[in-house]
Amino acid sequence: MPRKSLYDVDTIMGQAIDIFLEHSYHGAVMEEIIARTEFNRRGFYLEFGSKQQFLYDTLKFYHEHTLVPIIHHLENHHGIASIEAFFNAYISAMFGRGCLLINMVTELGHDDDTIQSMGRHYLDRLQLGFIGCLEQAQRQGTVKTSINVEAIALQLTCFVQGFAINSILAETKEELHIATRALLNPVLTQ
Amino acid sequence: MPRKSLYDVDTIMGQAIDIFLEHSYHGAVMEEIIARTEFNRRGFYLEFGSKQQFLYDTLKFYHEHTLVPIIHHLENHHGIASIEAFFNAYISAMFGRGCLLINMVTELGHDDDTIQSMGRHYLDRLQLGFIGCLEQAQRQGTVKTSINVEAIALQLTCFVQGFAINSILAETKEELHIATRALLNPVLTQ
DNA sequence: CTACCTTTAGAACGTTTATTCTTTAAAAGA
DNA sequence: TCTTTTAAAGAATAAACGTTCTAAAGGTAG
Repeated sequence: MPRKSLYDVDTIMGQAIDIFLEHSYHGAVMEEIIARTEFNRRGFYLEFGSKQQFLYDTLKFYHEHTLVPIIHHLENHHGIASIEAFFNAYISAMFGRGCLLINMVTELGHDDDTIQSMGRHYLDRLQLGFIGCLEQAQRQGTVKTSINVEAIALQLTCFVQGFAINSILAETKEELHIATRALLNPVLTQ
Repeated sequence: MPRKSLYDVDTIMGQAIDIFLEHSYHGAVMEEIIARTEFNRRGFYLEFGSKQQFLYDTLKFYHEHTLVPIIHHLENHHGIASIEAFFNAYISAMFGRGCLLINMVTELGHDDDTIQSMGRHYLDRLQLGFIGCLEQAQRQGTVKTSINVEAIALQLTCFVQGFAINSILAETKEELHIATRALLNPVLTQ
């Protein structure tokens, strides 16, 4: 029996997220990826085959372990409370770092169909999540029945991407929370 | 007297914007920059010294010739009409392309202080522009006096960045306009 | 303890990249 | 027209990069 490998893929994915967030895809060189993860070069290519495939797998991991749990707040069917919980979780996860998926869309989106389609699916899922919450909130009477649910959902989806950018540049978390409150107030009943 | 150079720097800056938008900074290689601009290699390095300096100059040009004219709408002091004009101009300029400054912030912002500070100044200027318009609109009676101007301005600033991202992924311009209308409606009187 | 197989570490390789250098030719003044 | 000066084109260079290869070490089963 051979020896077992020392590295843990999930741990490495987490480290990879940090590296790609800090330096972008092209700015993250193999030398640093090897140095900062528990990887050895051969293990890396045995496991992933290429840097590009490694990015895809990292993005998949990021989607499942970071974005999906945050989106799940929207799929709890608790109306406005779900939306508020979503934004709180989102701001905590993104502050000072930004969103890896959005960063890869801006860096590689024009050239890479795989990433473009990951970005589109993510936006669609957000949009549907917001629609579900808003309709639920209308039934609960916490949101005006007069609003155009799809338009507000579109607006919220857009807003989330703005947060991803501002998270990189904002000085404090507070300004992000203030913007969220300003966003939700007008749709609430009284 | 020597011959004169055939290239026009402003034309080249415009071409550079396209290239950096399509392929990001690291993805745009000198080979393509030389091929798609009217440059020759020697002229490039005589004029700019390095690819990095070329990016800085391109960003400065982009800021002055693309972003500032759009922001100027906010500095016309026509209240809500200025904000609407701003968003229309912004959507037209960004649709299908995204914003070069925002892209460079996501790609290089963590490593490059020059770009980070360009991004911060841009956000500050947007924020101030929105505040001015909203206060003007309140005086004109087109916006409720009850709103928190700074919070709404923060929200609008955030929204603009979301547009920059969605412009890369959105299928149609229309959804961006819909989101804008949903955004402005609640602050208007009646 | 030994033999085997795999991981590890890092040297090596071939590309690609930004930058510099060289050659050719064009424009302008004498 | 001839000389001078500099632009244009692209070959050359050196560094950086992604990927592959090599040798040594380490764990496991017999």
